[in-house]
Amino acid sequence: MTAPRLLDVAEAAGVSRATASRVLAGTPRNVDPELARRVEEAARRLGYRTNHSARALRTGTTGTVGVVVPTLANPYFVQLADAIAQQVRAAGGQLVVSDAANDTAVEAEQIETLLDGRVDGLLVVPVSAGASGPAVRAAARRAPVVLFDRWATDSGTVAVTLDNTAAMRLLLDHLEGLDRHRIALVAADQASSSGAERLAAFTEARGADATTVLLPSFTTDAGRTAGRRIAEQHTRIDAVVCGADVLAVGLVSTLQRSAVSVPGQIAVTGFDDTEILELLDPPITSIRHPLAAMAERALTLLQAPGRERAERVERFPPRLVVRASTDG
Amino acid sequence: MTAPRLLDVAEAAGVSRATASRVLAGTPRNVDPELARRVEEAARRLGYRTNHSARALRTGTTGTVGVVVPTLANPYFVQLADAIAQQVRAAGGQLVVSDAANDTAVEAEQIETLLDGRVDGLLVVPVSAGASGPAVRAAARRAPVVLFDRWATDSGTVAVTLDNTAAMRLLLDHLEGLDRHRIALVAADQASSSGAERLAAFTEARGADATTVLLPSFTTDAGRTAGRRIAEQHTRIDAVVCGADVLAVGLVSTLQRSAVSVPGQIAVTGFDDTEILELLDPPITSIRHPLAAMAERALTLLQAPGRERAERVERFPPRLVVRASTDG
DNA sequence: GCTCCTTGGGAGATCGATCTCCCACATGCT
DNA sequence: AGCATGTGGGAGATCGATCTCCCAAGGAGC
Repeated sequence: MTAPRLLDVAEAAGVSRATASRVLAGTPRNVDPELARRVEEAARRLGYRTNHSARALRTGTTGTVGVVVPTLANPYFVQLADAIAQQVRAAGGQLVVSDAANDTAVEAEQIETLLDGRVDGLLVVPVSAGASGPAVRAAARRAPVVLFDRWATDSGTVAVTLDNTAAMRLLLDHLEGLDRHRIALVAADQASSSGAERLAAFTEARGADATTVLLPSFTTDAGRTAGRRIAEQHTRIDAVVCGADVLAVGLVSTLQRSAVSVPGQIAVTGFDDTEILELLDPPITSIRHPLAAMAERALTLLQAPGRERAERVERFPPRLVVRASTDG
Repeated sequence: MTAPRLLDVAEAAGVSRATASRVLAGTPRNVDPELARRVEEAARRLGYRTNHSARALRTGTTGTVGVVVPTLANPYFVQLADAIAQQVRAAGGQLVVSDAANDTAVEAEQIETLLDGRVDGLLVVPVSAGASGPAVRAAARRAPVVLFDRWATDSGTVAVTLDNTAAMRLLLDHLEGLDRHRIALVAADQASSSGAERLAAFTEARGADATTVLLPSFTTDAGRTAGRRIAEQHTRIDAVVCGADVLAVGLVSTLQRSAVSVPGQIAVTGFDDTEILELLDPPITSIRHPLAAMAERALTLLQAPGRERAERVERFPPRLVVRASTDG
């Protein structure tokens, strides 16, 4: 009743363990087709499954990649993790996801746990641009690490991110093309590199005195707070760019309750193109990240020699997805 | 530069590998305190981390638990996975989450992958009560498996679930206490055991001719469709029980757009108490699952001897969380 | 003072797959 | 014919931690 081992397969097929391994692991395949057939047949018949612990011990690789995200409460990060999982699985690996609870201390702990555990490499979406660096730097001494979607200063590590500046430009150009010129920004979490970049790009384009509502966190509730503030001054504003979809959702629902029409009086855009945009009428214009391409690139870097992961930021082009919230 | 091994620690501490292992792994701890101190000191100084592949190979256990959920697009399952992760981590383990894309074929594949890979045990939230059984049964021959939140017929395996009948009773009693008697059900996914149980409990309590809107899937979009249908006949209805929060969210937003007031004209309840309930005004009354207790129980069963996992359903008590959508 | 236990600790075997030699045989060339 | 070259395949070492003996030293009991 005990699980069959490679040895059992080899004996059943009348070959040595080495040959059985060559066939089943697919290493330099110089094996007589007839023997290969016999090995495969025996493996199937016995229901053989390779013991990953043994393989990992011998080869020193586990086929597992870890990713630490700021929080799974934001559906964007669920989507992001899912995109990575697709790529990892396509390559025959497995993904382990950890939640940092938006806290750099928890983040550092999760990183350590994953490294202790059994990952070949680690992707990190750092909680904070300023404070996540050291933990990442320490991790990178133990295993390949690539930052994803956000960067962190002093991390010593490459980051694969969205070009947030270009994204902001896309949104502003789109709104201005619709003849909306009194544009406000609703943003949160300037601790993250993406939040900071989006804010900076907005200020750069619209001037420092443009209306800006900064919130403590990327949540729908924060979006609601912003909605109340915007509603108060809605006659001076005809468009709102939100730094995240979750903000836009709360904002739109509050505006509508305050009898401010979207997009009639105020056009609204989100950021990240998560599925929750479908929650409300009207659907919300947003920015889509090329997550599949970003994930592919990040995984490539993870397997590349260390010097290719030198600290820098690689930016991927955003795509504007126009919906009724700006187009009505 | 190569990572220190147990042997290195043992030599640095002047003891044998066996003793070092006894100290660091915490096995039958009959070790001289002085030696133990030296081992721990050496381990710290060298930055020793135990090689989990080697341990797994020797002991035959990985300390990893897997969970397969129907879809991560529904935030309820994200919360559920998170609750399990908490418990697993508290026990010093790691959780691997897989998404079955609401498809029993994908589900079967994910189960196999997880088992091949490196899990000691598996929790499954089966996609379908009728069709997920065989894959679960097959899995249970290879490793301990416990169903979670839903059951599946012919799975041969214990399920740790919510008492959906009691939950439905809580909701109906609550609504009737508020003098709402013309209650409709909006539900989806009768393929899942939870969906089927909720529908059955509703029909049992309200009679077969009560208004029931059945939808093809548990999504917000489906909720919107339901909203349109309910709005058409809103004079004959004064309350709607939704079989899932995501449905309630779509429903409420559509009712409001149709100028049907919630809860003024129609009270609405959700199911699962996910955080998206905060998305809309008013916040929505819902049913909270005791996820922590359920997760703890499921993990206990996973480690128990096989006979304790005989096919049956264990039901946990729901809690009614009253919010403004039924209380305005 | 002697035997019998108890208890701490070490030597070596072990988990299962892969990898490194190295051998045997066949093929091609002078 | 004799030698170099190439190719398939096996024996045994190896990855690192744990577990199973078994031995030695110290204490208890007579």
